[in-house]
Amino acid sequence: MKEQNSKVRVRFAPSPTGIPHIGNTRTALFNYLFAKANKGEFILRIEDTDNKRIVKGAEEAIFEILRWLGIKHDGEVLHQSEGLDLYKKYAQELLDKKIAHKKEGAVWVKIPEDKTFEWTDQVGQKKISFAGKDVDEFVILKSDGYPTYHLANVVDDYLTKITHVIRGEEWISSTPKHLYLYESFDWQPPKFAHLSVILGPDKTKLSKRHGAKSVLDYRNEGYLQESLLNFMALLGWNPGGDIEKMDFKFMEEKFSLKDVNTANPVFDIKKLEWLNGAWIRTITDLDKRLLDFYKADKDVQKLLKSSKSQIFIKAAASRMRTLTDFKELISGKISRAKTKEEQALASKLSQSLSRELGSKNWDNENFLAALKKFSKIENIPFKIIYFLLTGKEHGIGLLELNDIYGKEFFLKNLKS
RNA sequence: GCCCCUGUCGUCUAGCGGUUUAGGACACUUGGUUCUCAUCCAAGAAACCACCGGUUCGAAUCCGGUCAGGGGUACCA
Repeated sequence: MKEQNSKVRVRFAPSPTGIPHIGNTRTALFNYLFAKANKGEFILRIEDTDNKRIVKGAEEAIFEILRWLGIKHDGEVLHQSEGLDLYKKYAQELLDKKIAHKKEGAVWVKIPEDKTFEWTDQVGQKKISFAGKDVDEFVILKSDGYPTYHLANVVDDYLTKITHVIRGEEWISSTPKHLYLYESFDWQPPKFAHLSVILGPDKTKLSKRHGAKSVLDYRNEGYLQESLLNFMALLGWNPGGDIEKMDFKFMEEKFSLKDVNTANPVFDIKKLEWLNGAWIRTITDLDKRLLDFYKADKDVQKLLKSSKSQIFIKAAASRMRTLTDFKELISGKISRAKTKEEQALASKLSQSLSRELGSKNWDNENFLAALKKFSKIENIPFKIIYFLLTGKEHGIGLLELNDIYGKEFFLKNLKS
């Protein structure tokens, strides 16, 4: 309600135990957007307190995802593994206060049974409360000297003056533990906002089973930053009204936790595909995106750098849902062989074209006129003519192909 | 089992006690534009607002219960 006096500071605190999937990345996005919308700061903290589960390369992947999406953090990246003494100090403080106790080499905390912890969650503006008796005894400092999430998180959030903790719903039941720690240290707790979890088509938590991919995977499949950002934002947030397609800037201005939904959304790849197609048709530097996307593909590179590239790109844009579609669209490869009947028709077309265009320029106007004439006289639908000329059932327009390849391309296809 | 959260078209959602015969988008169907396909445009189908009860002159909107789904229940985060 009244956090005007302190500058908003939020953090994204992933653990490097795997590559973040869409759900985790969306948590980063919401934190970032909240910071932007409130002119606050967004901190990145790596929670590497579980040695056994750290995955090599995960941290780099986290950086790469944020970098690629344009989610920039303020200040240095923090690593919890660098503050071990600090956590021990605070664990000792709790030990001294008789709030914590040692057991089997670890430091534990048990919330008094008669206590109740309540907070107003910023998502949904609802009160959530837990009775102390329902919260299990928990470890704050492991026997290997590393803190658990509960201790490290609370200490770091306090020390870095985090005002709002925006994290996944899976943390709701840990929140009373955190609240108890804040109380025991005599610290003012931040506000909490718990985001819904993203569900797979079978309505269970999005996971490896559904092929829960990371933003990096989608990038490799030809999705744009714009559409991924747009799509993730839409999964649980809506600025109100009928707006669907929105850019980063708009989100940064309009984001509010009040407009974040409480229910768990289902991930619908169809909508992402549509959004991606829409964004492909919107961006003005499609050529650069393609050049970057196909940087390892010699053939496509050559084509993109040719003088005809703009015609290609323009013709392909409305037919692409992902950047990967481009290669298929521009490929001169036929999709299937012609049948006997089709071969006969093709040679007929070939003769007709040479008769019609023999003395004329093979330009678009004459070419199209000749095709229309053939279609009318022979009563052949254009669908068939397209196939005869290109070897494909559908694709880039004949006139664009004529601009790019010229008549030899069609004559060759008619013969084969 | 226990604790917590959630429940509007297949999906994402608008809706915040009356202006709702519940709106938009994706997907789907049909028609138009068109050199195929796509784009674009138009139209259509699709939600007894999970269910039951209560409050109220009036409820998708407030309350209770039921059911269903999700999350948690580790010396993981």
